[in-house]
Amino acid sequence: MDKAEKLKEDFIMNFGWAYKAFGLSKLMGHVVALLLFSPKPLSLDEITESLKRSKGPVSQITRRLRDKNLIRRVWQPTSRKDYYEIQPDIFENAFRNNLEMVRNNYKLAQKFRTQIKDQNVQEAEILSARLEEMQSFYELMDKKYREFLDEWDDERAKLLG
Amino acid sequence: MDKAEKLKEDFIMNFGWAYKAFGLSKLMGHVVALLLFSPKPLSLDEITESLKRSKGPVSQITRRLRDKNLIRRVWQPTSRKDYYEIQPDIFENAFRNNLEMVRNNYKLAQKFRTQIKDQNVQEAEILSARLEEMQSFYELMDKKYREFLDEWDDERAKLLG
DNA sequence: CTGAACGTTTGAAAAATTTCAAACGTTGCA
DNA sequence: TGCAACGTTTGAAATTTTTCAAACGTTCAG
Repeated sequence: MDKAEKLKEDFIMNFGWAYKAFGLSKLMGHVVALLLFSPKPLSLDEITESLKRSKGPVSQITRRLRDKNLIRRVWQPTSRKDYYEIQPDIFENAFRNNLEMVRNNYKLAQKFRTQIKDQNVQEAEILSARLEEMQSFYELMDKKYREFLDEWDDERAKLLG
Repeated sequence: MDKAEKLKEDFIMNFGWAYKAFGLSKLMGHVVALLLFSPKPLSLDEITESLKRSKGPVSQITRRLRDKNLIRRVWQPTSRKDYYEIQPDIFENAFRNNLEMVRNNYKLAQKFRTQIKDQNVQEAEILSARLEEMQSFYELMDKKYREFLDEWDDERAKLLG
């Protein structure tokens, strides 16, 4: 294996690890990294071969990744096989998936806040303050996130010419 | 159990689940949620009791959470026990931990890019383009992140009066 | 010094997740 | 039709992660 190959493999491994922080499993991370650095779409078989896994898990993983809008299926005219490539807006989507969970949490917190206001007067003040902080945090995050997406659209348009 | 209690428990469970997306284990998520909604610092024993876990895992979890700067230890003058509370800047820190991994990945990608430029001419162009996109993405993200932290500082100051 | 109250470490058990090989269903080609 | 090339499902095996109880070391009060 030459040096570039080695580095690529390193990258794929590292990516798999890092993307656990985005709610992906290691194998999901590997598939994403592999596709990210493939100049062309890869078939299921090519993926299983590269990653040295059997078809079962890879099939499931590709489906989950599609559900999350991180990769997509494309058809090649010559072949009956499914081919996969990175979703063009993968980065945004990874971000978006996270944000959804954060929002969920936020809603739950809000619900809790109104509940506790009526009942447990003693603890309510401190809790309420903390929930308010949480709420502000998520709102700001949301705002910044939207700004980010807008700017990223521009940036991307520039890159693609 | 009254309604507010029930809701709180829901919240703690949900939080534990959601925070897997931030690289935390379920129990870590629970501890964070518990402390987030406790009006006062909790001792290890109180945490183990609330979460119905034994001391071993909770002890390890609190240490890992401290390493990530999500909770901190405080001492109560009356007791020899360790007490834990949420780190005041927990939200920022959770974010920061993620970003570090992203940056790591980015560095690796960059390294790969320079390597491949010299060697494998055929694939180099497409890969290089993709890495450039990745680079731009992370740079913008980094910028937005810093803006966010600045604004959040202001916001927080306002909230605390 | 001694004992009790702690948090931490540890090795094994339990639980959850990942993985595989094989069976299966579908599709299109001969 | 029948067969071959696929992707998917499935139940069991392997691996990893989580958990516990017990042993341990430290600290402090008496």
